[in-house]
Amino acid sequence: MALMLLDTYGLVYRAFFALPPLNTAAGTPINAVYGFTMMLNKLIADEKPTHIIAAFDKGMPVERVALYAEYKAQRRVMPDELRGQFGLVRRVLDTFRIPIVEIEGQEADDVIATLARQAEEEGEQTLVVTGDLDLLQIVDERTTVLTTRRGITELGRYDPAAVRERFGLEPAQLPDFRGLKGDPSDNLPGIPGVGEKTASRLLQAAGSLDALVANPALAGSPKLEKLIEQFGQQACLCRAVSMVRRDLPLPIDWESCRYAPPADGDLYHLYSELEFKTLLSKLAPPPDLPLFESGARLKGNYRSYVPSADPPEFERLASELSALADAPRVVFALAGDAVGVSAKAGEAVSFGRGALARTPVRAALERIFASKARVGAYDAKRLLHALSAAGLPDATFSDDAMIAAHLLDPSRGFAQAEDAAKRFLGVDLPDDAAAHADAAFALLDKGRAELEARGQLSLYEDVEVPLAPVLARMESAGVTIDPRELATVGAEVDAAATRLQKQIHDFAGEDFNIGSPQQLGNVLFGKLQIPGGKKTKTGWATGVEVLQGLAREYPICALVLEWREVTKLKNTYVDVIPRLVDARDGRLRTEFNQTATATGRLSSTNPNLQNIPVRGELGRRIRRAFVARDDDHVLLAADYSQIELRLMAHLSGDAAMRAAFHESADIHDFTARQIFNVPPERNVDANQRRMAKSVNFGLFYGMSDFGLAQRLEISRAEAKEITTAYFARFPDVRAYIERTIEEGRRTGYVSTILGRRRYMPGLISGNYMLRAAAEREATNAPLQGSAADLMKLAMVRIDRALREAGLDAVMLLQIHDELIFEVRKEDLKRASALVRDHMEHAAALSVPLEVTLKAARNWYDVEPMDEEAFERV
DNA sequence: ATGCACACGTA
DNA sequence: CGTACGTGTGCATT
Repeated sequence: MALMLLDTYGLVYRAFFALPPLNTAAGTPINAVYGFTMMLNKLIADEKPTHIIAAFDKGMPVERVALYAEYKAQRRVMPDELRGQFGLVRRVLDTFRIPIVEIEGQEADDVIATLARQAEEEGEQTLVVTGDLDLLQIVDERTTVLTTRRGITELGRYDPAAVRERFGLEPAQLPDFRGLKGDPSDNLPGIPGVGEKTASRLLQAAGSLDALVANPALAGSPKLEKLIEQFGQQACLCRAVSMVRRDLPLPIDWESCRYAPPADGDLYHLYSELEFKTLLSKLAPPPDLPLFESGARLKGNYRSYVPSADPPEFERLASELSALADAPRVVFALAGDAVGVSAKAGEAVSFGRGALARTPVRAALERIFASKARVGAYDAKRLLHALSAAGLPDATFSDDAMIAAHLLDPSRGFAQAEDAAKRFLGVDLPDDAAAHADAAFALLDKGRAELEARGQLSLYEDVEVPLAPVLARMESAGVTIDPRELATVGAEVDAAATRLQKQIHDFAGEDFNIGSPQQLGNVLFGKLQIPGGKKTKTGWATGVEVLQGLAREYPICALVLEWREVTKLKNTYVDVIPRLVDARDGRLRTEFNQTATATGRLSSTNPNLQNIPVRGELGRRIRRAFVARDDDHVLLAADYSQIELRLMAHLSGDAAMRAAFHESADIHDFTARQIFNVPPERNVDANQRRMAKSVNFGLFYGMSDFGLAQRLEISRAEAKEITTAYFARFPDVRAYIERTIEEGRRTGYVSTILGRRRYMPGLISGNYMLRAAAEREATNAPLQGSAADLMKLAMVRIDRALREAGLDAVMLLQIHDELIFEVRKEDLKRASALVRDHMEHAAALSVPLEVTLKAARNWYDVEPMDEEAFERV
C-alpha cells in the first residue's frame, strides 16, 4: 500500500494565493479549486498512490484552544472568494472517489498524524501532502512529507535525511524547535529573539527543550540563558500546542480508501461544469500501445544504502558492488541523487550519489569497469559526468537503455526513465534508483533484441552508444568566451535598441510594448491604418514576411524589424551568455541531447549553441567572443558542403544530379542551368540562382508549388513551370520522393542510410492536412537523418583518431553539418587532414562528400583555408 | 504559476 | 500550404 494523505485546507489555501483570480462564466471564483485539481492530478500521476485520503479541519481545535486561548487568534478571516470554493473541492474529491476524513474539534494535522501512525503500524509507506511545515514532525522511515513550495506544482520532499539537512534536527525535535522559535501564523510567541538559527543551535546543543529548561546554562550565553529562564514555560506551552495528536479515535477501513481513477465520463462532467477547459482538453489522450508485451512487473527486491558518514557501511557496499564484477552484465542508472546498480533481473542496489566519491566504493566501481562484465546504463552520458566528478574518469559503457528506447521510438525523448519503462515494459516506475537500474536492465534485454530484429544493432552499437562519451567530453570541454568582445557587441546592441524604441514610439505617437504582437498590431494596422490583412486566431499577423513587405513604404515597419533583430540578440545571446560562463575557467558549457529529435540530429540546450547568429553582421559578431583557449591554439571549423543534396543525389541515384556533384563546383548554378536552359557560354544570373537554390532547398523539405510560389513571390503557375522543368531534368528525384512516401505508407516508417527509422502513422491519415504534413516529414527525414548518421559516425571516428594520434585537438561543438575543434597551432595541419579524411569518408556514396575547413583565433574570423594558409597559422 | 502562441536564431 | 530544433516574450488560463 502506498498511502497518500492530503492536508486539504492547506493545499486549497495555497492554490488560492498562487493563482490569479479566475471565474467561471457565471462569475463563480474558481482559482483555488482549479489549482487544487491540477495538484491532485500531478500527485496521482507522479506518486502513484494506491490509497488516498483527504483530511479536513472541522470546528474549533478544542485541545489547542484549551491549552492556549490565543491560538491562531491573529489569523485573518478567510476571503469569501475562497470560502465558497470548498464545496467545489468536495465535489472534486467526490468525483475522484477520494474519501474525506474529518473529526469535530480536530485539525487536519492531527487526523493525518493519526492515520500515518496507523499505516505505519501495519508496516506501510505513507506520503503526506501539506501546505506548511508543521507536519514534518511525523517524518520517519515510513512517512515522507511533501510540502508546497513556490507555485502550485513544485513540492519539497522531506524524508528524515532531508529534515536533518534543512533543520539540523531530527523530525521528533521539531515541536521543540517550533516551541522555541514560535510561529507568527499561529500566533505562537515562542522565545522572543530566538529564530530558526538559534533554535536549531540550542536544540543541537541541549538535545531537547525540556533539557534546556531544566538547565538553561546549556544555552551557552548569559543572554540566552536569561531568556530561557524567563520564557521557558511559554516555549513549552507553544510546543504543546505544536505537537500533533497521533491517537485520535479513528477506525479506518483501508480497503475503502483504495484509489481507483475516475471514469473519463465523470471527469468530463466535473471539468465541464467547472469550466476547466485545459484539463478537459487533456482527457482521453490517444492510446499509447506498448511495443512489447505489457504486464511485466518489477519485482522490487531492492536494497538501498543511505549515505552516511559510517565507514563500515561503505565497506559493506563496496564488497557487494565488487561481487558484481563477476556478473556477465551490470547496469547503472541515476535517479535524483542516487545511483542504482543491477546485475540480475528483479534485483538491484541503490546508494546515495555522495557514496560514489568514497574510496572503497570507487575502488569497487573501478573493478566493475575493469572487469569482463558488459556495463550498461540508462543515460550513460549523465553517468559519465557523475562518475568523472567522483574520480572515475575512465568509466565506459557498452549499452545505453535511453538511447535504445529512442532508436526504437524516435518520436519521444525518454529523458525520464519512467517514460521508457511505461512505454516498453508497461510498468509504473517508482522514484527509486534501484528500480531504475532494474528497469534499465529489462529495457536492455528487450531493447537489444528488438534492435537486432530491426537491423539497427550496428547503428546502436557502433554509432549511438560510442557517441555518448564523445558528447560527454565535448560538454566537459566547453568553449572559452572572451567577455570583452561580448561587451562590445552588447554596448552597440543596447544603444541601437534604445534608439529604435524611441524612433518607433515617435512614429506611433505613443509609448507601447513593441514586443507584444498584439499591441504592435493595434498600433500598425489600427492606429496608423497601415493596410495589412489580419491573420492568426489571436489578431494581426506581424511576422517578418508581413513587415518586410511593408518596410519599403512604411519606415516604422523597417524599424520594428530592426528592433526585433537587436532585442533578440540582446535577450538571447548578449545578455545571457556572460551569466552562463563558468567563472572558474571562463568557458561556456552546453548540453548535447542525443535523444531529442525525431530525425536523429542532436540538439543543444542550456544554452543552445547550435543557433548562434551567422547571417546578420551584428549578430555574427557574437562569434568573435567564441575564442580558442590561448594564443597557442586556434578554432578549427569543418563543415560538410551540401550534404543533404548530395545524399539526395545518392539515395535517388539520379544521373543528372550525381553528375552535378561530380562536375560542378556550384550545385545551385548547375540546377539553374538545367531549369532555365542556360547554355554553357552564358552566365546564370543572380535571380536564376536564387530560384534554383529555393527549389533545391524546397525539395528536401517536401515543398509544394504553392509553397515555392509563396517563397519566390511568383505566381503558382510560374512555380509549377519551374518544378516541372526541374523534375524533367532530374526525373529520378521525383521517383525517389514518391518511393519514399510509398514505402512509409506500406511499412509505417521511413529509414536512413544507417537504418535509423522514423515512424510515420500520419501517412495513412484520412485528414488531408495531417497526411500532407506527414508526407513532407517522410520526404525530409531520410535526408536530414542520413546526414545526422554520417556526422555522428565521423564524430566517433574523429574523437578516437585524434586521441590515438596524440594530437592536441579537442572537439567542442557540433552544429548539424559542422564541427568545431580547438587545436594547438602546431597540430593544426595534421588535425585538419584527419578531420577532413574521416568526414569525407564517413560513408562511400555514389557522389563525393566535400568538407570545407576553416580556422582562426575566434569563430567569427574563420575563413576557408588552403594548404599554404594552414602552414602560416 | 504554468502553458501556449508567436517570433526568430541555427542547420 | 517547406524540415528539424531551443529560447525569449507576452498573454491567457477560469
